[in-house]
Amino acid sequence: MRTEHKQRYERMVDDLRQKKLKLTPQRLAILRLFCADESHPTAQDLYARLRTTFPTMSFATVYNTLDALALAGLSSTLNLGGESRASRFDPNTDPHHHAVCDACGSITDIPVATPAPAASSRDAHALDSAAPGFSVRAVERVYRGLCAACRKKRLLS
Amino acid sequence: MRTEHKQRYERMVDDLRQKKLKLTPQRLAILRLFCADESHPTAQDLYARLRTTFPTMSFATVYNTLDALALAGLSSTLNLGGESRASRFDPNTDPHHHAVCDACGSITDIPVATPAPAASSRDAHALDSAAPGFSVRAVERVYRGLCAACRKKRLLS
DNA sequence: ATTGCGTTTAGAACGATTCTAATTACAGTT
DNA sequence: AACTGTAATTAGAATCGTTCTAAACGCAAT
Ligand SMILES: [Mn+2]
Ligand SMILES: [Mn+2]
Ligand SMILES: [Zn+2]
Ligand SMILES: [Zn+2]
Repeated sequence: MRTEHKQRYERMVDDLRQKKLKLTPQRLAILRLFCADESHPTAQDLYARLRTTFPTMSFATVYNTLDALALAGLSSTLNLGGESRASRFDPNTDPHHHAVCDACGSITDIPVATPAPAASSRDAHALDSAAPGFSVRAVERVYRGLCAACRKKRLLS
Repeated sequence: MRTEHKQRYERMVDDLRQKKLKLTPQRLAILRLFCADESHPTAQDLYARLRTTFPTMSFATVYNTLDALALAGLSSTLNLGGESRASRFDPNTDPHHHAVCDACGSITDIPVATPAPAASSRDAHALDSAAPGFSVRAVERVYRGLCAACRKKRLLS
C-alpha cells in the first residue's frame, strides 16, 4: 500500500503544479501527511500533527489546501454527525462506502461490490417512483454499527 | 397522507405523556409543525415558522423537543454537508433513503427496495473483507444529483 | 389555591469553519 | 543574484450552528 500512497502524493503535487499553484513547504507537508492517512482525519487532526514539525502552520492553510484538493477531485468531505460535528477528509478517490463504529467513531473504507443488475434495477425503480426525473451523480452509503474491537469490549462488560 | 401525519402527531404526544413529560403549548406547537413536515427542516426552519405564531419561542426549546423525540426514536437527524452545515430533522421513522439535489438542496425520501438476496450477500461479503467482524445496526444511503426541476432549469441555460 | 419541579427563556459560551488584512515568500524575470 | 508581482500564509476576528446557564415561569398533582 505504500506505493499507492506515493502515487496519491504525486498526483496531488502534479495537480498543484498544473494549476499553477505554488508548491509551498506548508502545502507539501499537508500533502505528505494527508495522502497516507486512511483515518479520515478532521482538520484539527491534521493541524495538530503538522504543528509539531511546523509550529507556525495556521488553520486557514489546512482548510485552504484541502479545498484546493477537493476542487481538483483529489479529496472529499464526509459529514457523519455523531460526537464531534467536524468534517472528515478523505484522500481515497476510488468510489467506496464507509463503515462507522458507533462506539469509537472509527471509519473504514468499504470497496463497492459490483451490483447485481436485478438489485440495481429495483433500486432505480424505487428512486424513480419516489423522485421522478432525479438524475443520480453519486451514491453514498454508510454502515453504522460496532467494529470488531468495540463489539468484543462490549461483550466483556 | 393527512392521516399518516395525524398518526405521527398522536404517537409523539402519546410518547411525551408516557414519559411523564409535560405537554406544554410550545411542545405541542413544535409537534404539530414537525409531524407534517416532509422537507427535513433545520432547527432554524422550524424556529422561524414557530416564531410567527409563538413570538416568545426560544431556540433551546426547539432543540430540546427534537432531542426528546430523537430519544424516543420518533425523529432522526441528517448531516448532509453542502451549503449550510445545519442538521436536518426527519419525522419519518420508516426505514428509507434520501435523494439530495446538488442545486436546490431539496431532500426526498426514497422507500427501501426489498433487496435481492444475491446483491445483499455480495455487499455483506465486501463489508466483511474490508471490515471483518463489523456488526451492522443500520445502513444509510444518499443519492446525490439533480432533481427534475433543477435539471430542467439547467438545460434551458 | 398551593407548590414542586420540569420547562422555557435570553443570552452567553462553545466548537468548527470562514474571513480579514497585514506580512511573507514563491517563482518568473532581469 | 537581486528584483518584483502576486499568490499564499498568518493570527486573530467573525460567523454559523448548537449547547449551556441561571433565572423566571407554569404544568399538573394534591
Ligand atoms: Mn473513505
Ligand atoms: Mn427522510
Ligand atoms: Zn469501534
Ligand atoms: Zn433541485
